[in-house]
Amino acid sequence: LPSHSIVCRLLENCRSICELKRIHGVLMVFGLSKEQPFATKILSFSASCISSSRDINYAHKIFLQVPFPSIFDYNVIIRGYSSSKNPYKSLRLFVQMLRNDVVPDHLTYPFLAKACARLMELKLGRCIHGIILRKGFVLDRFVLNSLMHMYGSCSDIVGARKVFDEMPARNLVSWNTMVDAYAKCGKVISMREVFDLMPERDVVSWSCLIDGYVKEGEYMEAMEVFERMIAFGPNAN
RNA sequence: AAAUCCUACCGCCU
Repeated sequence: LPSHSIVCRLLENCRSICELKRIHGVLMVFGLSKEQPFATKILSFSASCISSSRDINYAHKIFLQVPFPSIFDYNVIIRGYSSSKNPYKSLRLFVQMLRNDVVPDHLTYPFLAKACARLMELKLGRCIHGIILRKGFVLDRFVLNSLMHMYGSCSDIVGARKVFDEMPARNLVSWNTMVDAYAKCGKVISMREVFDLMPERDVVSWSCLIDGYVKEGEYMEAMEVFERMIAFGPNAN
């Protein structure tokens, strides 16, 4: 029988899905594939290599083999689906998780918000927002940023701005997400107002701004901004 | 056994 530490080392040093499948196969032969921490390690590795819909299917199959999935296992698979072709599955897994009395954490919600954003499902997004309020995750910047992004992606600029205004503390991503939300809906005046108020900027801030102008056909403005960024650097003010 | 968190574009995969 392979020793615990050797299997762990194999899984930790695993570099490709192909290699993972071989180790998984060996573990199955020994009846160890559902044992912890192996099952979770296999799952998280498979989910970290997701680059096509084949990979997410494989990760999901592994998830189904995990006997009593923990919050970590759920987060890993929910995250995988949130950026997949079928983000709706994230939401289904979330419901399943609640039914199994696994309590979502501050990492679960950004994945759910992302799923709603990609689906452009404003109603579901608002529902997730409601749950976040009830569960008291309103102080988490990552959670709030992901909600703002969801509203922006669902073309609810008022909703996005409300989250932004009511946030207890904002970081660079909060500002960038707000600029991007205005850019997406073509409100270049408001976009610029927010951009000009930013306490700091990075290359993402500038590219959201430029993108907003380009989408509205304001090419001269886009070029000017681009040249300013090149001349002074994206972090300058 | 402590791994999984937010924004633009690009790239990778289909």
